[in-house]
Amino acid sequence: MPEPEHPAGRRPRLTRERVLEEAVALADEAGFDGLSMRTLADRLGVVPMALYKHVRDKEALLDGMVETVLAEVPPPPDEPGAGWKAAARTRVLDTRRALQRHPWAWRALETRPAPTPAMLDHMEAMLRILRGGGVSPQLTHHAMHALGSRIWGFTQEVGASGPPPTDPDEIAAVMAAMAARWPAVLESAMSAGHDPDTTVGAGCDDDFEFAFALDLILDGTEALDARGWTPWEGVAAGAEG
Amino acid sequence: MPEPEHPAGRRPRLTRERVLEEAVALADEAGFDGLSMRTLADRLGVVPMALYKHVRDKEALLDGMVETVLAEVPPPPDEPGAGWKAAARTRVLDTRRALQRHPWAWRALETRPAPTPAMLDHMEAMLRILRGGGVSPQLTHHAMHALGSRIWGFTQEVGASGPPPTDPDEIAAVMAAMAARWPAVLESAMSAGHDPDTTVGAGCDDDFEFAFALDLILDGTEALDARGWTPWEGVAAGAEG
DNA sequence: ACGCGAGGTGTACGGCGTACACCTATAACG
DNA sequence: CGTTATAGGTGTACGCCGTACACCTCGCGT
Repeated sequence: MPEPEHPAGRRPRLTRERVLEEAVALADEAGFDGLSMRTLADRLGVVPMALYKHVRDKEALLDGMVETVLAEVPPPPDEPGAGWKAAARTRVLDTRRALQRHPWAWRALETRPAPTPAMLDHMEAMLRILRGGGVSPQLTHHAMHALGSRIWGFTQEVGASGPPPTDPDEIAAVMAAMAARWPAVLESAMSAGHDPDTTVGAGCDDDFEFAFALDLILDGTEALDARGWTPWEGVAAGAEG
Repeated sequence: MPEPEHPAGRRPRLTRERVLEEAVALADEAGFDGLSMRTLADRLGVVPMALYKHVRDKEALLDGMVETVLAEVPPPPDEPGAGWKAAARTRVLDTRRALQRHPWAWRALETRPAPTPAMLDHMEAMLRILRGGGVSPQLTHHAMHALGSRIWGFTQEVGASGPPPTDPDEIAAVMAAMAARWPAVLESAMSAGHDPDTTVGAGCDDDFEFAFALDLILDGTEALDARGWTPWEGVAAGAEG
């Protein structure tokens, strides 16, 4: 029965778009490590090797997935409104929001051995914000490096665990161990500072920390720009003069 | 031939220390992906399963390797010399030097799901530098976040490729493509700025960029500290006032 | 002298990415 | 309308990976 538009629909032909779409969905649900050529093929009702007709290999699949996610970032407005700093800030936070919808994305991004076209587009847009705002090429270059992974909207906290222990006894034990050997770590964990009535320890607001660091860099860059900083002043010229 | 004390010496008994030592050496030579339980066992002249008598699993092996590398970082002096900023700077750069000797280490660090004791020790030392210098608990907390992976001595450049193409034709082709679609990226690549007579494009000094970003954060934190900043001022209070 | 336990071995399983040969349904064309 | 080329899906297989589990074999304390 050659019924191409069967009610349930003859399984639609695979396309690169469908593959990427389902790969993103699968990674969203199963995490970065839950995504394999085999699980993806299963999800598409197809044999693993079928995927290779649409992506060269898994690396290319990841490239495409990054492309897909980056396409979700709203483009910067043509008209820079309130200066480059605000525009850059908005763009970074926009990117962060897109990446936060796909928690696996930073691992994909970090393992790209070379910038993909979508990544270059993304960088290009950010560079134009700075250069268009009159920041010198040199300072722009260094600022991009300083922003580093923040440009991409993520900061992987080294050693950030999953959910903290919920068992009160266990919490107490951990706290005791900390107090003995790592008192400063313990104090710092209790010193989120924003939102005073937050639950102790767990109350660290990632968005605040991200914005704080971002503003430190943007404000610092702005200050250097305002003073006409040049690299020849030496490395630590930031706030010394 | 049961020659127990063969001239070359009976293969010494495996110890956790020997396992970790050789694991580090292997990763140094073969890279992070070249390290597997099997290749490591080969190197030790032993069957893969023998390793499991000394490390619980591969995750624990990586924990131990991180421990080993972090032990190479010189401890901070008890006497803070020239203020917390200089001390923090020195410690970060010391850490960076240790990590640079083991290029695989950032991947191991980044994939630790929870901080290991050695990592907590490391953080503790840095926190004490700030707190000992009189920085408030809140600002210390945020500064630690802002320093982020820089505390650990690395900043993985997203999309940083290996060696750039050496074939002149290929270079020309890449440059042409960039000029057409990513002119700002191209300009930025040519604008390293430090060391004017560097080869175009390839002359970006990672150490300079690292130090630049580090100083941006440390100087910014210092300025906030000097003015008695508190989180209630709001996120972007950095340089607005 | 003996036995016991720490430490090294062998085999095996299930997962991964993917090379390669094969089949099949479609669409272009004489 | 029949033929045929081909894009796209299939099946099998290989060589890696981490590691569970049963086993053996020393060397040491008794």
